Amino acid sequence: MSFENTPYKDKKVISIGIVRELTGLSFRQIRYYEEKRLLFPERTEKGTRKYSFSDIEKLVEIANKREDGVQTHEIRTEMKKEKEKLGEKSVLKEMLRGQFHAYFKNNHDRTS
Amino acid sequence: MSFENTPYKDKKVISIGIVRELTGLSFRQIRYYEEKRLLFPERTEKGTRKYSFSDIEKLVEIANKREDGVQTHEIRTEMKKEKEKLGEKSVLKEMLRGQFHAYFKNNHDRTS
DNA sequence: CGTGTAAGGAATTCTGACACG
DNA sequence: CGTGTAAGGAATTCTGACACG
Repeated sequence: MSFENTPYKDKKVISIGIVRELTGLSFRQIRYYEEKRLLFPERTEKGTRKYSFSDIEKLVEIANKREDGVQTHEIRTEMKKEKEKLGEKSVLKEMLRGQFHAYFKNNHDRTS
Repeated sequence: MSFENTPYKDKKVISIGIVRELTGLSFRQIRYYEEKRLLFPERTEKGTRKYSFSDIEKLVEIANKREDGVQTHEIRTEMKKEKEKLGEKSVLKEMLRGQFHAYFKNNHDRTS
């Protein structure tokens, strides 16, 4: 019945007021972290910000680090590294998938 | 790293403007279907409606049925039946789970 | 029955700036 | 650096009603 393969978690559909409620942060903080490029909400045609659930999770993480005294710039650097690691993981996954495919292909060829 | 077991699909966080964009329906239609109790958005303290991704999927289904000339009341009846079926399914699942538990419990008792 | 629309008001969001530290 | 706040304006949403059919 579903017709779209949408990862709801990443769809940018939440306005800043709801984000404020969900994260407990102030409008000022939420916008400031965007200014410092820690997250990238989208905009409607008229310019109001739209966030995803992922953005909300990220904001909570940011808030935690800020409580530990970590500066926004450091947080940004950390997050970049995280992304790289995720990239590596994807590569590994792809390689493993290739291995499996090869394995099953061979197995099939031999046994049938 | 995740700390909440939230089914994003059912979280009511989307304002009516975004719903309008995502479904292609008019504000009037979206509110009317609520009036006819086909869906149940939540409200912020100040009264603005909040929808979930599930609501959006439901609205698309409603739109399709309306195009086929189905009246809102019939749609409502159909949806109730759907819910009942889902309820039955859950019951069956629970029963099956019980069966498995019993099976493994017995198996364990005998073999250890 | 289902939907459009104009009406008036209330709530939301935006930006740029000043403040403090 | 990170955050609060007052300011003015623009965009959003709400409700109840009249209209058409």
